Amino acid sequence: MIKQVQSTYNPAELEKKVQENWIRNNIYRKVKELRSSGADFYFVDGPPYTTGSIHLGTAWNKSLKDTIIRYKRMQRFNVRDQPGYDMHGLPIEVKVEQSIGVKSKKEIEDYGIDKFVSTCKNFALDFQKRMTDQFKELGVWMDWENPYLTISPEYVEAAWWTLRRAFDKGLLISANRVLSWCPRCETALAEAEIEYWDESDPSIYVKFPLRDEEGVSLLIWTTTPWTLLANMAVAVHPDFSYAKVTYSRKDGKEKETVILLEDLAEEVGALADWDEYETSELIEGDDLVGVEYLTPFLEDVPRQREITGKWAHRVIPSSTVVAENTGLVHIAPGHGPEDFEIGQEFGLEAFCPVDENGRFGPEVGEKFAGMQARKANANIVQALREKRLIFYDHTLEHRYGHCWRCDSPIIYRTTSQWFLRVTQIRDMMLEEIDKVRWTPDWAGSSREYDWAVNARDWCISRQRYWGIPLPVWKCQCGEMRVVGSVNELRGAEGFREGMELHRPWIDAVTLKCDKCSGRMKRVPDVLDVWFDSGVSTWAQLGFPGSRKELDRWWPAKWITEAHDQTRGWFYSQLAAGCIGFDRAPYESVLMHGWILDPQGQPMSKSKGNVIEPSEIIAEHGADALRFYLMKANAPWEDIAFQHEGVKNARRTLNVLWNVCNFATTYMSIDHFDPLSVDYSRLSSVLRPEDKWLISRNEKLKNEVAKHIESFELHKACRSLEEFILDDLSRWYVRLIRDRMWREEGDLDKTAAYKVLHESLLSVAKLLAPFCPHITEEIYQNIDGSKGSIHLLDWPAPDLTKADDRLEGAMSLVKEIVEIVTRERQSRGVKLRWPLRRIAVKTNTKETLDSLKTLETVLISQANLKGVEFVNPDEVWKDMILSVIPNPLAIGKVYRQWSSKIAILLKSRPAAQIKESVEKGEYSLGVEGQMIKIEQNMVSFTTSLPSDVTSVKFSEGEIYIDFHITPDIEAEGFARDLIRRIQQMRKDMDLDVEEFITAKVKASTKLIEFFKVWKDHVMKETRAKSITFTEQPGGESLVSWEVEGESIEVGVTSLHTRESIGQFSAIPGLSRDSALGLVEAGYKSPSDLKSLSEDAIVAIRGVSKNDARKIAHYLLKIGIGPEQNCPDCGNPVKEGAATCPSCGKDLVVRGRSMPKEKLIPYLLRIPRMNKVKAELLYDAGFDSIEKIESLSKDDIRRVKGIGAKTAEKVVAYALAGGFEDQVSCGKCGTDIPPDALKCPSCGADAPIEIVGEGEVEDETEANGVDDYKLEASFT
RNA sequence: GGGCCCAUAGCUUAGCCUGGUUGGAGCGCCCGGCUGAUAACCGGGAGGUCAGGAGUCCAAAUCUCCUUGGGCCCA
Repeated sequence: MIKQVQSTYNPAELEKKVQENWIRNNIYRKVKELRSSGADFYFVDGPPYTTGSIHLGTAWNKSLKDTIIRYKRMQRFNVRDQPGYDMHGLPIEVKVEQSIGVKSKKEIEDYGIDKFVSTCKNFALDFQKRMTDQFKELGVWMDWENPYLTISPEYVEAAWWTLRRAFDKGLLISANRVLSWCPRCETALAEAEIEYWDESDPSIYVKFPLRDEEGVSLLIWTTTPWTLLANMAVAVHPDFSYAKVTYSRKDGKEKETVILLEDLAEEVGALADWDEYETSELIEGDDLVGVEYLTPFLEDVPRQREITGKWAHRVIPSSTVVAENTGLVHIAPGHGPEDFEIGQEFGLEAFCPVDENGRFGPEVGEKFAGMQARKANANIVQALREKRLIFYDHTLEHRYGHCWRCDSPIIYRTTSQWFLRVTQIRDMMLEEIDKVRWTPDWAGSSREYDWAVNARDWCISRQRYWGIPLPVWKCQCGEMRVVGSVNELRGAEGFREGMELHRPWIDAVTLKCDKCSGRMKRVPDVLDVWFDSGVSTWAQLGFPGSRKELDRWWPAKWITEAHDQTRGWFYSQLAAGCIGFDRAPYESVLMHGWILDPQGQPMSKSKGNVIEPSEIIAEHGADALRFYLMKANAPWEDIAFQHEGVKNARRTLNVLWNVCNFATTYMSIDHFDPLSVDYSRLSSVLRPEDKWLISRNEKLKNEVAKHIESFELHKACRSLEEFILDDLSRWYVRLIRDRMWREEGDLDKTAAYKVLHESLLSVAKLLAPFCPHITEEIYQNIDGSKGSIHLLDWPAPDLTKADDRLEGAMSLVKEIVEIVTRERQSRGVKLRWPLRRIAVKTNTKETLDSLKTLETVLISQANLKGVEFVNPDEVWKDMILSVIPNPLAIGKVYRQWSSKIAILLKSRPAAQIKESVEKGEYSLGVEGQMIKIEQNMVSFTTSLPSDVTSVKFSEGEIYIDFHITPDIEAEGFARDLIRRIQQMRKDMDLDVEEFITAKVKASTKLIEFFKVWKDHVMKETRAKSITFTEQPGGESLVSWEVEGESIEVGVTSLHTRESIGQFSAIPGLSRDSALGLVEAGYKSPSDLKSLSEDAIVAIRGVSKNDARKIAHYLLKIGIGPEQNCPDCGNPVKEGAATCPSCGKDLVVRGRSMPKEKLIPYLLRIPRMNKVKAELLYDAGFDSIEKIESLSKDDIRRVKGIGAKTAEKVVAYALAGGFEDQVSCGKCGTDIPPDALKCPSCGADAPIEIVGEGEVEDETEANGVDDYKLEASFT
């Protein structure tokens, strides 16, 4: 059954209601149940990090996922939708540190690792709950009751299993490497954990004196002076050209000789402000290799003196050297990853004198020991200056890495860490990237590929607490075991079933060494948190605990995350998948963008430009937010978030809602049942516009599915939006309004209902994955049979119903309507005023024919009286053809007559001349002579008739006739009157079905117009009567200005609805009878007191049966014969003509009156006599109201009444004759308009009837005044 | 410094792959209309050196190169 929707779209209220209904009716579970037999679709949720609140990016991410999941479910897939949360790691540790007020690892250990880790867990669980609530608010449907958590024992076990696989394959190793290190967090950092921003550092050019050539130095450049303490070599590019350059001052006091890249000599000299330089020798890079130099801190750092090796403190070749700064690079293998690699190659020691806190150890000597490495820069530069080794120094702003959690600048240190040797499986990863379907494809082929190509071995160990413990147990004897499952720990010392697998509890578990029987202890490290999420595809399936689910679902069919996950989850899964299962764990990846602030900058708390999703949702609703995010851009592009965009999306949804409101209003009034009608029954009555909407709708189904399949969700949304706004709301609803308003039901109206209903239903379905709330509410109102829209199947398009020709024709109609509208506007002719006609001429016959099928649409939408179609090869018949005489040619033949001929020619019909001339010649008589006009003597032009404009359109030309005829003017004004009355109805807050009476005052011209259109006006405005009078009155009275004319309108509600309600008190009374009573002017049962049963039966619409019921009711409730005077309220006797108390005449205007009562009123009209009055009465004009509303023509139609009398009646009514007071001819007292006797002296109202009546001859044009009727009113 | 993506009206964007009438929309602005969907809706107008430069071509928003600016990822 169709239910009328709420009249306004209130997203907050609607979404709350819908979500509550989902819960109450268990809809989510029902959907899963319904689809459980469908094909499996393994979706994997990239677990968001539990920070506590979601940001817009997360909202977008989850909305995308939800949309695809819902779509897949409508496609009958059985979608696995377990949400995940990433809960370990430094961010939470840092938060907990802040909350308990500790700053270092030592303080954490003093506080107690158990307490610390427990707090971390509580934080994470709390955040998880909060985020879940926010996701639910967005309308995201995932299995919130059963999320996968990276901190659960099963999850930890899955990570262990994977590491065990790596170990078995030789991919898990422990090694000394140079790594980024956070001196505050005292842990190694992965590349993914470093954030770069500008930092100010010393930039120094340092001289490394050659051992064997006095006065000559290698010139190196560095921004990390502190690493010079660990300098081991200097690298040059073997293919570059270097030079020995001597810089000098003009005064000759100073000079320096250094070796640097030849091309940079000038630049470097200018930098250090030397006056002159001279190149004394060119040296190829190759030739510098092996040259020995004195490392700057040889004296200060004891270890430097102990360094040995073939390449120690010598120049070495490296192709990584670039031609910048000096072209020579200082190498400290202990403090730089590339340096380390070069060091490995040349057997250089990775000397790393910096401890985990970033401080120099004793090995650097007294001078620097204990200093923070980066803070020692100034001291080191000073020391170099003292050694006179500084060539030039300044300060430089450059990008520098920082810890992602505490923002400390990182340093590079050499430590022993655990690595996944992903470099060993790089080829496999690259192949797998190629096999995956990436959207857009460059996300894989370029970005992920690029990252994997450059990937280094992955350091997965962290020297922290809150993480998956590294499952490595080591014995003092050197034996090592990697545990791949909890099962392997059973029976171990310290193990308890169901124990916490986190630190510190797991640390208490020791294993027995197989080799030496000693105790194996766990390596204290935890895993890099980025590794956690890498195993999610099998961890959430309970693998390795059980294999069943893995076999059923794995690998993931589809995942989606933002582009930063190239190095994150896309990669961690790829690596983990290749380790665990020798393949990528996903088949299709959609890489989406970021939400930036309105200026295009990333949102961040520090910038203070964060926009909260909850605020947007509170204002515009989750549906609007989702719709905006989906349609704003292609998913893979960033969105600069715009509030206006959300507002706009909401507006679109609002329009959809309004269409639905419109549809359900009428459908529910008419009890339209969509199920009882099907298209096969309607096919013969469908109008072209119906078929057009069906065509558009079927195409839409096709398009939306196509776009979703290719993840072009923006296109899907834009297609939907266009359909809703342009096709449905702005066009189809406009076209069918007239049909909807029709009171009687017929197939034509039913067809419109059916088509509108069908397309609303299918739009709701297509939009359901994007906007799950509003579509649900719409569905509940227009159908609801299946319990929820989300239980429905995706609508399959039926393209046999698509009709391109019809669509093309319709868009031409739209174009023409727009042109006409535009032309109206420029001429100030409003749409309410019909145009006489337009003529349409097209370029092809086909176009013309297809336009003809839409003629009625064109006429109604452009508001025309008619359309003329002109064939492509024809000239519009009303074009004015004129002849242009050619005086030269005429003059040659008929010299003296030529000017006369010209004048004569112009006076003849041009078409005739043309026709004749084309056949041969045209004959013309001039002064008795026959003149022959030949073709060369005339030419022709066509021009537009006056008031006609021609405009070109894409398929031809149209002629618009703006000529206003009186008929058009009348219709225009009538429409204006309708519109004013409708406005007043609205202002009076009247029900759509309510009846009214209207009184109108306007100029005589307008009144004549209105009378022509009276029936139409009454019908349109549900007026029971319209009276034209000088003194309009009513419940509402408004003066309008229309086209310079003033119109005064009084509207009175008949309170039908209310009154019908009143009559429902009468037992068994039918609605029709009640309506009859109301329409006769009775408002409540007490109004009926004065009526006899016969009188009641006489009322139109009241059945005999009902009249008896009414009479019975009146008797029963004891309403006596008495009634109350409507004027003074005092009781009066039934049937009394006047009130005994106030003298008021009790005749109610508008109610039919007995003949003998009405006639005296009519006799007050000039030219009226008794006979004519009776004729009028007998013709059915039996009340004052009816008489007042008559037009001249109405009256003349009454046999026996002539034009003059008719005129007088109208004039009398118009002048307010029935309204105006008259003064008593005897005593001068005012007599009320509807009284017949003077209330003061009782004299008859001043009307003198001079003679008996005679019937006028109806053909009599100028009837003689047979009677003198005098009334003393003015 | 490298890889990828992006740049079209005040704002958000379509068109670019596959070069070819006057570069389409929406929001905002100005003007008007409509009024039984109405705290809606519709129409019109103004507003564009298609980031800048060079090239290819009969023809470039579209293809190529360079520059500038923005985003992501890396160094």
